[in-house]
Parts: sequence; structure tokens; C-alpha cells
Amino acid sequence: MTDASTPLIVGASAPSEARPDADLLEGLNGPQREAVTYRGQALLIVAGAGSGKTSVLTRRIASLLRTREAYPSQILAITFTNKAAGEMRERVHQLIGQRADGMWISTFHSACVRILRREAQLFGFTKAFTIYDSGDSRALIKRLVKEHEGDAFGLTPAGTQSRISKLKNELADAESYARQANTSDPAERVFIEIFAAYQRELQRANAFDFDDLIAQTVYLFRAFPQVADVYRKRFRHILVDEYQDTNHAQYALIHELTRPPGSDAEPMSAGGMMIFEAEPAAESGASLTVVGDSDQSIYAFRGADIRNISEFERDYPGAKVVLLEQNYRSTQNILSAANAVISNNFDRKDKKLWTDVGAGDPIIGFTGYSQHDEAQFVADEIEALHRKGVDYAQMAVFYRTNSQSRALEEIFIRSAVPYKIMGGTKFYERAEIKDALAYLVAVANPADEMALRRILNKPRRGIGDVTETAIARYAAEHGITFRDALANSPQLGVGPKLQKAIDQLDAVLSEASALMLPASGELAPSTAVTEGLTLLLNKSGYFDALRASRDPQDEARLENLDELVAVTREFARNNPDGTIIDFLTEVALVADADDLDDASGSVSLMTLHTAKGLEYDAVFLTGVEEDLLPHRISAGEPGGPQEERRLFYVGITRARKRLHVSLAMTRAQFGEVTVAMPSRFLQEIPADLIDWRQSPGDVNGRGGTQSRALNARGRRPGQGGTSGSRYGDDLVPLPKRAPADPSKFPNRIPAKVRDNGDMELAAGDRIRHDDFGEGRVDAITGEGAKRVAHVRFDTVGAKKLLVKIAPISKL
DNA sequence: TCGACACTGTTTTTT
DNA sequence: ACAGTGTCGA
Repeated sequence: MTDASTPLIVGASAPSEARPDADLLEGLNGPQREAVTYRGQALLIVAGAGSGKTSVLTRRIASLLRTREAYPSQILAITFTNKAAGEMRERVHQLIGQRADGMWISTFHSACVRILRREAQLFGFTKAFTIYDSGDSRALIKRLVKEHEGDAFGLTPAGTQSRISKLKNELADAESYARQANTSDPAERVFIEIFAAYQRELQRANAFDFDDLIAQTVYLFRAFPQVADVYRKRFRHILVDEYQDTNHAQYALIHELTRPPGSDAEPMSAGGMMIFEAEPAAESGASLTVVGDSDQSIYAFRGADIRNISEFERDYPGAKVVLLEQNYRSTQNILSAANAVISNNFDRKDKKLWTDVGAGDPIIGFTGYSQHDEAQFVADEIEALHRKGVDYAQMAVFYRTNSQSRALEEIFIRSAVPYKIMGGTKFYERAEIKDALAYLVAVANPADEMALRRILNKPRRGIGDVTETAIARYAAEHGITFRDALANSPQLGVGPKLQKAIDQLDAVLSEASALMLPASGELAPSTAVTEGLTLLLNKSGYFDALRASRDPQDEARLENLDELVAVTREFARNNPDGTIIDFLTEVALVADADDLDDASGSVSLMTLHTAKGLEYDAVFLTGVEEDLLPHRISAGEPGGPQEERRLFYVGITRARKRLHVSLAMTRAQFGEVTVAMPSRFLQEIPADLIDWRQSPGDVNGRGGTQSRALNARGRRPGQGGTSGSRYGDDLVPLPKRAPADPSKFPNRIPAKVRDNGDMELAAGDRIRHDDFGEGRVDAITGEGAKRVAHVRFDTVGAKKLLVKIAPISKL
């Protein structure tokens, strides 16, 4: 990043006629136009769902550039995900018709990493620092909790981790927290010890966790004002998307960046970025634009503070506020439902979304007997829509928790609905991928002991607990790093076999270091990361161990590692000068929402959180049940139910034309079947907007009416924590075994994997299906394992079945 | 040191 | 249901 920039600003002197940005305003409504053209120190754009905020934001940036009010390098745009950043860069590029190099469009985290890599050596880190993801930090915290015997004081690793994370998001460190904590409580003292030890370990390992990336950047700016001034002078226009989801640390970071540069700053350089100081007197703080919608704030649980947006006008006096309420996405029925639901949240500024596209289709409701029944409804409905010409890629299924995806998947596979799960088990969280990355980290950042310990015995080298401790002790006694201790295997007091194993590991790491970290001055070739990774995996024996294994899962692991190698190649292509550190940074900061590559030809499955910012023609909101959509855990938390309602609202507003809400009367969790109740949120949707294909009343064993079933939620016992019935008196759970004819339960998924691989089927054949009964094959499509039978069943109509696994037999 | 087995708590959401 | 942990014997 060696872009030179001068902080000269042309005053707001756009020519009155034929504005150079006139074309950017085409097709915008009044408020949108104002949001693009307003010039001032602070602007808050309150953008309701679907009100075209991305368009406004990109046009605003394009307008600043087009009118020459700003150089690209003076713009810092912050988005929530890397994907959103990429999209924004692309759209700005399209608008201004040229590449805007030097613009920073990135997430909070990537922006902070860029700053920290430049400045880390100022406070005891090197630019090769590792980024610990939550898994890494949990592993470290787990070890520390054990060492400090935190369990004796009721401290769990997960609880400790989340407390530390919350504190860091509030910019509290161990010392400042200790000062105001109740130290007469022994558990509190232990917690503080662990917190402090955790921070020491991170520093020792030359590592930052996710929260540190933000917080340490703020500390950096506060401790070194002249460093902060470099960035304050550079970034003259700061734009923040999804402002309602910022936490206190992020708020403070923005606040630091928008302060006027101090007058005592010397001209200085930082990390190769030269800044020439021009008339310090003329310097004011950067102009700040934030975009947000407090009704879509769904990250309070991880520290997002809704006050950042609700008190924006107080924080930035004289701020202009623009309201975008016209919706360009959904039909009026969908918006009416959304408005009705969200109006149940008190303490919000009233805001009503409206559209001029008309009412549209009613919302479809469905109540299944079980989660599989519900999933079958979704699959059938998707197929029906697809036959009507709706592209699979224009449909999405949302759920509250990741675990709900399983039932949907099972049914989708059987019904041959092409789908793609966003999120779920993440590629970079798979053990073999983490192992491979740990090898790379061990090379890039030798101070990172965690990475080294992780790979010490992967693959099996016979290096167990005892040997690991011996190495650590030797390192401590001689004041050297864990990594350097490996080079002294003869002094470790271990057997010759182990010595040899240690020597070998040491040699592999050294060889890879020589390849990927060439002596200063020369640049590693762009292929270095790929070569280094393959070298590490080959010579460490990792590949061999997987290939020799008879575990069928290890084959998939090999494929995943091949995939990772492919990722390094792709990385080299996109970043010819990219180093191993750049690669590890990129990998550490990718989120799941980032690699949704349009899911071409597939239905998208994702959690409601992942769905934010996306839109689809048809949306299925599943599992709309008490204890799930308001989630049980949030019920007791202050503001919890309201945040859950916003989550529901976000889900509703993703739909353009068709919205489906569904639930199940029973749901299996923790291995046993429990009874589910309709969510309170369902009643908040005006009844005339929902067309129930099967209402909760229809499937109620006692034959209650729809409204009865929906309104039956009497006064619920406060927390549900007290033993006894968790239901109101007049709401009786369904009998354990529903009295209905078992054939009404097309939902038993055989645990065993069925394989009809060689079954011969042709159009005209009659078959019997375990759940759907008898039917006639209309057609067979696809090949091999993906052969699909299109069957017309006598009683349940047309279905598509994956021949290989469908529970069918030929008649 | 490592595999087999039993046992436990876990499922909220994520940069 | 299931993964992750702990205990035991080889």
C-alpha cells in the first residue's frame, strides 16, 4: 500500500449547472438524492429494509470522486462482511468507470489488520502476528482455565471466553476491569487472573484475537496520537454500513478517526505511506456517513450497541438525518406483515415501510407434524415454484439455529432439490484445515506456540503429553522459544526415536521457512505459499498418514486439503506479491457469508443472521416456534425477545414476492422428541395476510381452531425455569404419540443409509414409497448417483426422488 | 502412547 | 444425536 495522497480538499464548489454527478442521481427518490448529495461533517442515513441503501452508499462515494471532492485514497468505507465490501467496490467501479485504487473498502477487522501490520512494532508485536479465531482463543482459554483451576469457581471456558470478549468490546482490559471488580469474590479474582494470563499469552505468541484487532487499534491511536494523525489526515471521508451493529470498540475507533488531526503532529511516515502535511490549520475531522436501521440490529449478543445509532445526533451535533422508507424490494403484503411485527417493539422510532408495487400474493403458512413434515412442505413448495419458472437460486430457506438445517437437508436430498448451505460446518474450521494452517503459522510466526503444539503430533509421531511438556520445560529453563527448543532434541532427555521425530519436524519447518521467508530484500515468488504448503504436508508425513488410513472420512480430508492448496494458487494469482502472512490474514478474516458465490442453480439454506443484507424472490421462514424463534436462551436476557423479533423482521423483509412461514408441532432435539408451540410472533402478523395451508389448529390433536391454537398461549410462566408444566393452563401439549394414523407422519428418516444404486427404473414403472405410497414413474433424469425419478403418486401427487437413496421398491 | 469405550453436555446467533 | 472428554487396558 504505497499510494501517496495529499489531503487537499476542493471545497464544496460543484458547478450549479450540469453537475458532474447528475447521472448518479437518476432514478433516485428525494431522500435518496439528498443522502447522495448532502455535504457536511456528519450524515446519518436511516435506511429501512430494501430501501436501496447500498445503491445510495455507492453513489455517494462515486459522487465524491466524480466531483473531485475526494481522491480515492481519502475514502474509507467500512462494511460488515468481506462480501459486502467486494460488492461495494465493484459497484463503485461500475459507476465511475475506472479502478479506484487506494480506496479502502473493507470490514472493520481487515482495516484494523492493515493498520496493525504497519504499526505493530510500536508496541511489542511484529508484523507477522497471528490472528486467533474464536476456536484458537477458546483453546487457549481452556488451557488457562484448567491451569488456574477455574472450574472450582464455576468458570467454564466458554463462559470465560464470552466474558473476556464482552469486556474487550467495551475497551476494558484486565487491569481496568480489576480496578472496579468485586475482588472479595474469589471467582472474580480467578477470572481476572485468567484474563490477564490470556492477554500475556497472546502477547507472547505475537497474536491478536478478533476483539483485539479493534481494541488494540484504538489503544494504538490513543497511545500514539501522531500515528493516529497519519490516518486522520489520510481518510477525509469515512462511511460505515450497518452502523446499528457496531459495538463500543468500533464506535470508539470511528470516533478516533474522525477527530481533527492534532496540531502538534510532525510530518512523518509510517510503513511506507508518506504523508505531506499541508496547512494544519485547515484540517478538520473527516466527514462521517453512517447507514443503519435499528430495526435490523441483531448482534447485541456480541456487543453491538444500538445506542451508537440512536444517539448519533448527540454524538455528532449538527448531524443531518435522512430517512429512507420507500421499499423497492417486497410486495405490500410482506411489508405490512413486517411493519405489524416490528411495531410490537416499544422504544423505537416509528418507521413504516411502503411500496407502490401492490399487495402481491398472501403469505403462506404451514404447520407440520414434525420437522421433517415441515421440511417436506418446503421441498414440495420449492418444486412447485420451480415448475412455475422460479429459479432455484431465487429461493432461500431460513432458520434460527444451524442444527435445524439437518432435517431440511435430509428431505431435500431425498426430493432432489438442489441446495447449498451457507455457513454450517465451515471449511476453515475443519480439523485438517486448521492443522495445515497451523503448519503455515508455525513458519510465519515462530513465536506462536499454540500453532506449534497443535502440529507437534500431527500426524502421529509418538510425541505425546510427556514429551511436549519436556520441550516446554527446556524452553523455559533456557529462555528460548518453543520453536528453538526443537533444534536441541538431544538435550531434552527423550529417547532416540523421539529425538529423531523432533529433528524431522524441525527440519521440515526450517526448510519451509527458507522457502517462504527468504532473506530480507528479496521477495518470495508468488508460488511460495503453494510450494511451502505442499512441502509441509508432504515432508511432515501428513499426506501419507491420511492416504494410509482406512477411515473413509480421511479421503474427504485429503480432498479438503487439495482444496486448500487450490486456494493458495488462487491467492497467488490474485496477489502476485502476496506473502504467507497476507495469505494467513485473508484466511483468518473470511466469513461464511463471504463465499456465497451466488449459489448458482441452488436453493440457499442459512440462518437468519446470515440472511441479513440478502434478498430472494421466495423466502421460507422455518421453525417459527416458541423457544426457537424467540430462542429459549434469549427469553431471560434483557432485550432478548425484542432482538429476536428484529431477527424475525429481518427474515420477513428478505422476501421480494413470496413469503412462507412454517413450523412443526414436534421437534427432535437432544435426541428426543419434544412438543413445540407456535411462536408468539405469528400472532403479530395480521390474520388476513396469512393463508394457512395447514394451521396450528389443524394439526392440534384436540381439533382446536386456528385462532384458538394461535392465541392459546396463555400467561406463560416467567422463565420456564420452574419445574412442572411449561405451558399455560389452556394449552395442552400434543399427546406424546399423536393419535393420527401413522401414515400421516411422512417423516421417519431411516438412520441407515440406503443404497438403491443399481435399481433399474424406467418411465411407466410402478413403485411403492415408504411414506408416499404407490405411484407411477413419469420420467428418469440425471445419471449415476444423481439419477432422479419423477413420480406421480396416487395420493400425494407429483414428487421428485433421488433414486439412489429414496425408500422405494419396484412393484 | 493410543485405541476402545463410556459419559456428558450441548444448540443461538459471528466478525 | 452427537461430538468432545475422560478412563482404562494393552
